[in-house]
Amino acid sequence: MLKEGQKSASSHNLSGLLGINAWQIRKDFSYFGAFGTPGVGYDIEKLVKQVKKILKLNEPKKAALIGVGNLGSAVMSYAGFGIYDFNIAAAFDINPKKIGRKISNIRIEDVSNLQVLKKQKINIAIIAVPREAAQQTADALVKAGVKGILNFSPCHIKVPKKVKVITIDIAMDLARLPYYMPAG
Amino acid sequence: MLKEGQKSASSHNLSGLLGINAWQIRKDFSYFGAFGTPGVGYDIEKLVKQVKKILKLNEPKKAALIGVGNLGSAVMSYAGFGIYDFNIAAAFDINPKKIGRKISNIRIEDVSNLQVLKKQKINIAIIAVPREAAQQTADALVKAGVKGILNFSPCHIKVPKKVKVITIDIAMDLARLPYYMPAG
DNA sequence: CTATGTGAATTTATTCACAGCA
DNA sequence: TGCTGTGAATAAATTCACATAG
Repeated sequence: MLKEGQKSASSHNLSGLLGINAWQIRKDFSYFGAFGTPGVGYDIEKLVKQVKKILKLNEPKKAALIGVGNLGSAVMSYAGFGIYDFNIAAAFDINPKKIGRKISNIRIEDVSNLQVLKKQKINIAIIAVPREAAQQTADALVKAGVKGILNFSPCHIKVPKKVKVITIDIAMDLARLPYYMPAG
Repeated sequence: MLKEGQKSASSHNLSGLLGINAWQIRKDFSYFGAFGTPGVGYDIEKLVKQVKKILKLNEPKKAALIGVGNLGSAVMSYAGFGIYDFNIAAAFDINPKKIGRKISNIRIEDVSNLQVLKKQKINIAIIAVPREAAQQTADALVKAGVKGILNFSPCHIKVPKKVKVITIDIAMDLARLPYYMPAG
């Protein structure tokens, strides 16, 4: 809406766009203060700024990718991170044939060098390694000072409480569909 | 655990493995009946069978992929669907250069031919097209009789109530991390 | 003795309904 | 008149605690 030059949006506008009830949107916003103007709606520019601040997205962030296989490569060239000011600034793999190659202008490093993340002040990582290697990769990331992990491996990963993991299990999400579908 | 030849598991075993409280696991199972043996735990083979039945995963399923770009190609060659007896049996794209090519032994078809899904009795689809094309792709899928959609486009998709959509927004999931991370 | 299954208690989330502001 | 913000009401999910079965 910002890009389309729109100035304000009501909770009902947002509702239609997001598939969330209008009262839910208002209630959620209200927990963080009052951003809107009664009778008008929400000033879009202001709203974006507020929400980014709440979600701690108010400054550019760098992330590292571990595992440059099919999925990792796709993630690397995915264009959608920019909207949240994210940038994949480092890539790692265990395969000697891949190390040294470039992908999206980033040199693929040896996964045993994860410690460089500390120097580069990258504290967010994306795990796109096989399931068997996921836990040990996470352990190494934690050692390297990473505080947030997006995990594409189909398994639960154990980390210290200070570290946040969000797991995306593609196959499981696909497998959730039949439950909601009519028999046949 | 089944593959490792284990026979039974307690809710505490599962808890450690899944990162879910033991009582939550027991309560969740109990909503669908009693599968366990007090003093012993759950018979793994039986449990898997029961859960697959509940989730309607007790027979092999075919899915179609729409959009064979970076992400689509990665999804196509992703090995993880087999565990749920899923098989990607058709692929579509809008790019004439891609149509006719093969990927994972599947011929890429023209997206304007989505109607063939009806004949092939495929009622689950994966959307991996750019955001701008997502809604129209979903509309075409619904027309072709699809009842379940896994949507990788970063947008909410409107479909009739009878159709289930699960959206995976990779960038949004990455962007959720900073909120939970310590300041710095 | 161990581990399930489940009522009851507690906590959390959603929905309603409307006062009040532009 | 239109839309926000929010207390109150309702609904849902989680957690506890323990009777009960192997």
